[in-house]
Formats: sequence, C-alpha cells, structure tokens
Amino acid sequence: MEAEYSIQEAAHQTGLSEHTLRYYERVGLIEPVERAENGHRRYTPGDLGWIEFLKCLRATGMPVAQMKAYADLARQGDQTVGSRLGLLEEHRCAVLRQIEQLRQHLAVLDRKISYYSNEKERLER
Amino acid sequence: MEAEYSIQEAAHQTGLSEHTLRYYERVGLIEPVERAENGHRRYTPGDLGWIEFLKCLRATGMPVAQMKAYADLARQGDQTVGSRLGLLEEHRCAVLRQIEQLRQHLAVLDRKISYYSNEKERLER
DNA sequence: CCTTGACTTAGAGTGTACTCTAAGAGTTAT
DNA sequence: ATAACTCTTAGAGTACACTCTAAGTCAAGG
Repeated sequence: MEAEYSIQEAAHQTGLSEHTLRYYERVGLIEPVERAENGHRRYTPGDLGWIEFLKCLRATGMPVAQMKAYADLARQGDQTVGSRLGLLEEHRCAVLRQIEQLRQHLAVLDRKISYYSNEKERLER
Repeated sequence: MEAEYSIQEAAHQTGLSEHTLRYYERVGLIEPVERAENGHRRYTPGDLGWIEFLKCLRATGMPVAQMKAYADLARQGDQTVGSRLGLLEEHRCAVLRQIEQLRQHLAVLDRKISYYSNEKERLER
C-alpha cells in the first residue's frame, strides 16, 4: 500500500506551486498522474522523486524544452538509456562551465569590492 | 586623444548587440553616451569598461533593476561608495550561494549519471 | 439545504530581458 | 545621383517560464 498525495500535498513537498505542477504535466515533463475516482490527481512517491530530479535539471539551467526531450526519452524505456546518459553528461559539462564562469566573475567582483573598500577608507579620512 | 567607438564597434567588443547597447542606455544602465556631430554614439574605453562590469553583474544573475540601482548610485559619485560596496558584497554572497547550489545539484547529476552508466552496462550484456 | 474548500479545465495574462521593425537621416563609393 | 551603409528614434514584438482566472464539479460539515 503506497502513499499518495493530493496536488496540494505534492506542491508542499516539492516546493512547486499547484499551478506549476499542472503546467509541468500539461507540457509533458510529468507523465499523466494517476487520478482518484473524483478525478483529482494522486501523486505517488515515484512521481515526487521524478519531480525532484526535474527541479535539479531546472535549477542547473536546463530549458524546459530540453527537459521535455529527456522526459520523452524516459517514457520510451530501456532502449533510450544511452541517449539519456548522453544528454545528462552533456548537461553535466554545461553545469561545470557555469560554475567556472561564476568563479571567474566572482574574482572580478572581489577586485571591485576591494577597490571600493580602499576607496571608502580613503574617503573617510 | 582617446579612442572612440561606434555602436557597431562597441557591440563587437562587448559581445552585446547594438540593440542591447541602446536598450541599456535607455533604461539607465549606461549614462547617455557622447555623440558625434551627426548624432551617432561614440563609446569611450571608459564606457566599454563599465559595460564589461555590467556584463559581469548580469552573468552572475543580478536583475537589470538592481543593476540600475547600482548605476544610479555610481552616477551620484563618492558619497555612495559605501552603498555600492554594500550592494556588491551582498551580491557576492548571492553568487557564492549560487555556486554552492550548483555544486549540490551537480552531485545529484553525477549520481544519476553513474546509475545510468551501470544500467547501460547491464543492458548491453 | 447551503456553504466551504479542494479540486478540475481551457485559456488568458504577467514579468523579465531583450530583440526587432519602420521610417528616416547623413556619409561614402561608383 | 544612385546605391549601399551606418546610424537614429519610438514603439511593437518575442521567448521563456510560469502564474492566474473563470467557470464548474464534488464531498464534507453545520
């Protein structure tokens, strides 16, 4: 007997809004969620796990369209494992590049900050 | 005698489009650029330096509105050095948080990738 | 019975940051 | 002088990812 969650509970647990959960389903990021007899969505722990991974992809800057491509592959089962692996490895590189870029920009920021610190010192004298 | 650049040259050197350069000026990220007699913009090296810094702020996720606030402070001169320093230090923290977040998401990605690698191995046997 | 509240749908609206269009002016090359 | 090029402006349009609205269904509580 597996736990199930209403959309409200799913929203609370994932940190996405109910609107966004329906939107993600509508655009195909989430496969159609099971329904109760009254038509209400019932999210399984598996759904929530999938959504967590989607959040990870989004938070690392993957566009929704690419996430959709990944989701489509996932729905096709085992024969797409290679493609999915490729997609994730490529994305991994993109994330590494992002981090490296941020590092470099951080260095610029640090230089500016120490310049301002000196400047502030100077002006206060 | 200082070098000056047309908007086309400025676009080329900064990597921003001419459209974006005019837009940045329009919204106040860049103070009104000097004009030639024919009304064409003439960017100085100083302008280009400022634009480079704007790019750094943008690339690290600062919203245009906040960049505008920073630009406004900069225009007010020395008495805003403290405020600018504060703004940049706060932004620096935001960038550090971003990097940390990316690191954590990268770890999730790595786990998924190694899972897929195993899975691929298994299926190919 | 009536209200409250959670849910449903299709589709419209929003915010952000560009990005482009249209119409026109001035410079240079043939 | 005709074409090609670069620039100008105001304002419209676009892409993306949500985010919200309106109208309606259904079940539980008072």
